[in-house]
Amino acid sequence: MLQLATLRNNTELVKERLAVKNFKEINLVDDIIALDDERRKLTFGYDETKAKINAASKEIGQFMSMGQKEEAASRKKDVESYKNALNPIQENLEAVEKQLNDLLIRLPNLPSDLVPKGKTPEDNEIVRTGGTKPELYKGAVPHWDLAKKYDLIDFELGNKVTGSGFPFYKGKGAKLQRALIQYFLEFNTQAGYTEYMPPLMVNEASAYGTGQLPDKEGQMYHVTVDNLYLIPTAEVPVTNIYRDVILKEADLPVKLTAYTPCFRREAGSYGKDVRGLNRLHQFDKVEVVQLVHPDKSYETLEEMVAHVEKLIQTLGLHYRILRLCGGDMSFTSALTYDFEVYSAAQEKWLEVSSVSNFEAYQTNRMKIRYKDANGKSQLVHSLNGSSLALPRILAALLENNQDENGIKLPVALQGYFGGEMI
RNA sequence: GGUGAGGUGGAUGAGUGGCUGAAAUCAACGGUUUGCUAAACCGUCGUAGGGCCUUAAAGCUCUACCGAGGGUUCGAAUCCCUCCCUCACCGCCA
Repeated sequence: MLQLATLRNNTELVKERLAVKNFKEINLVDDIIALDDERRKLTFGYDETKAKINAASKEIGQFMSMGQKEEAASRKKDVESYKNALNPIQENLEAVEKQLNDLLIRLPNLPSDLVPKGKTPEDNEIVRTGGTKPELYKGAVPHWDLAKKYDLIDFELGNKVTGSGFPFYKGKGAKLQRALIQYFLEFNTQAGYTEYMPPLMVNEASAYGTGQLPDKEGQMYHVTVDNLYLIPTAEVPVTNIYRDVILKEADLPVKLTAYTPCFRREAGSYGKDVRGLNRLHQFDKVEVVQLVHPDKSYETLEEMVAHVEKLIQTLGLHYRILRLCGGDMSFTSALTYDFEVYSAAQEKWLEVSSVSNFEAYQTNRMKIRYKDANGKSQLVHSLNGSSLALPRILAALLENNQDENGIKLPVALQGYFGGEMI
């Protein structure tokens, strides 16, 4: 969530930035500041009254030990009247604090200056395009046909055993998944990321920390008997490792990577967009997360974009990088770059990575801080990105590299896969 | 899942109703000493939210926090209740 100090000190700027994100309830900003004024007033009253009670209690103890019962009894009466005054203040204060928090979490992160204005995906800015557009041979088919032809993925079997959106990978298909995961993790750890293998379910506090709750509750699978959520991305458990932690400045940057399956309910999706591997309820992804000094986060964002770009290049895919416009970026992000690869047989761009700087929006919720040179605690900035999401990469690899002899794998993968061709 | 013992600051650990926001030790940080390192010595050393003061920083002061939430009491780390977690043993088990 945004910091109160930001709202108070830069009120007009905050409103302008929120408008870029097409946020409708700009008046919330003023409401929040008014509530905070109220909170301060009540806090002042509460603290003063409580101080009187504490002082009187101390005196009572002294009177008692000296055997001055009457004085003690008289001070007890005072305490009683202080308490009568305190109760309504306390109730008000609790109500105001709750309300303040409820409003505060409804404000999205502020988009950075670099975010293009706009409302829909058409308004996203294409930063650059790379790789070469593949030329397909005449008999080229989409990946779902290739999956069947080479017996790589069984969608129907997934329907039978679980439901749609939960495919079985099989034979060389399964092996290729394993090779991709292994390759991506190697690529990340060699760039200095520490590998984790996190739990696949998280508690409420963690889901709240990264912003999945309370807004996107419907997007996660909820195990109600134990009140746990299946993770929609490794970002959730991995970023929460540092929840409520105060780091040393020398510990920064913290660089983390993890492979996990990801679970998404994606209610409301339909049609050709969900065909084959394009959109699944369970898919595999390797994620990278960084916690960095606030002065460095945009530099780090560029570094992460370059990292993901290099990885995609080694796979020989035709790709483009988009800078998301205000209307298309996520609630919690300040600046997001999406990576799309070209899926030649579908003739479609598929999103395979999303790299974002959240600045202090997530870390304010999670209280991830560092101690600066003056010994003061400051929020770190958090960033994350996919490096990479597997299904759509797989789709593009299969489609773009097919010919009459089979599917030729990029050199970078051959060692991990143990062969050149499918 | 059952029984028992516990959860105190970065770590160990003292603290069973007021003098405890918390001893002591270790770690960490700053300094003195010193060819270097080590040792010794001195000092600092939780977080958050208010108020005063200040251009600001600093400083002063108040409030809250000893797993979480409630309760008893003039007063709770300390007593009571609920929940969570850890450890030990038993049961079950990849």
